[in-house]
Amino acid sequence: MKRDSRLSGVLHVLLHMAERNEPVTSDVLARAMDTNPVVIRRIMSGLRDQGYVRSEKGHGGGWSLARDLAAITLRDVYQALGQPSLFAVGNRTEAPGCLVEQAVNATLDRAFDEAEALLLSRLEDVTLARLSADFQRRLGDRRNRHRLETAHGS
Amino acid sequence: MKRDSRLSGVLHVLLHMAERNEPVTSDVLARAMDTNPVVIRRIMSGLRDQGYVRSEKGHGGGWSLARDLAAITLRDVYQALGQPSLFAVGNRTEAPGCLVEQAVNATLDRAFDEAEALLLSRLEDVTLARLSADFQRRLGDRRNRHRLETAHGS
DNA sequence: TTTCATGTAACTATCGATATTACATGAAGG
DNA sequence: CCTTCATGTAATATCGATAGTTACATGAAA
Repeated sequence: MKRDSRLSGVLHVLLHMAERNEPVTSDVLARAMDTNPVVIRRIMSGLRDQGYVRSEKGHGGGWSLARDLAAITLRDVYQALGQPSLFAVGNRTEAPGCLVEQAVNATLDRAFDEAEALLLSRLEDVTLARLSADFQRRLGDRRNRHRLETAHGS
Repeated sequence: MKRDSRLSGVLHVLLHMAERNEPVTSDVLARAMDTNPVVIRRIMSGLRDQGYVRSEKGHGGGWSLARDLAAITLRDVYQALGQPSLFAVGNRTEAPGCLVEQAVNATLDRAFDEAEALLLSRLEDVTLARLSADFQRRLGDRRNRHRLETAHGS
């Protein structure tokens, strides 16, 4: 089953937006996410409605962050996307008449509910600021590796 | 995103098979799961290969359980289905060159891995025997409710 | 040797999600 | 103003994954 990559993609573009100080157009973001500008607008509209980003029309327009990175958790972003269903596996029918199926559903539902609660709490623990810091650390690591390799090479 | 209901469906038919003492044909199972006999055979083939069920050809043939209900966990069934991916949400790309995306993926992967581990351990805790007992309890409940209602009505 | 059932390959249909097109709205530049 | 650039959004097209179907082979029982 194909996975919904909007969460991953949106986090990606949000962090890229944070690196810039000016609005970024849907066109630029679309290229970064390898998709269509209209798709970007559709996805970002939820974030705008929740007040996480701003959009401006006309010259110099585009998307920009409306809040501090530390004030946005991954769970916020997930919710702003409309809380797409997290699981690729589910019950055949809701509210079946068959008692066998009711028993099956009850057990599966409990297991999935627990997993969902854990997942959401993990997403809540992480802010965009932390993701950004993680990115900066990786950037430093790469630079160090590069310096060492260059020193070896010379 | 549409959910894969094979796990739910297979558990359903396995419990129905347990209620009978004779082989059940793919045709009958297909009607119970509201699908096609060929689909049943496809799905059950994994369970057969793992030794959980048997299939016989010819007159009086069909599917029957090869093990005790207490010896089959929901995780066993999940694995026999080929461990379909549990989550409907995932990373846009694996092994991206972009460091921003690497940071995003690393964080999401950790959260999803934890949730998956929890979910699998819950599935491992439940045997088909326990599901069957749950079903029997529901059957008793329904009978009791029905008796009470009948008494009220007369 | 006929009937019934599974095994499996190949093909088709369906359906949801993404991509695209088209046009409206509105802001900034000249 | 009016042209350009950008978003907003509805309508439509395209694509891919999965279930469903058809067809035929295998093999067991009557």
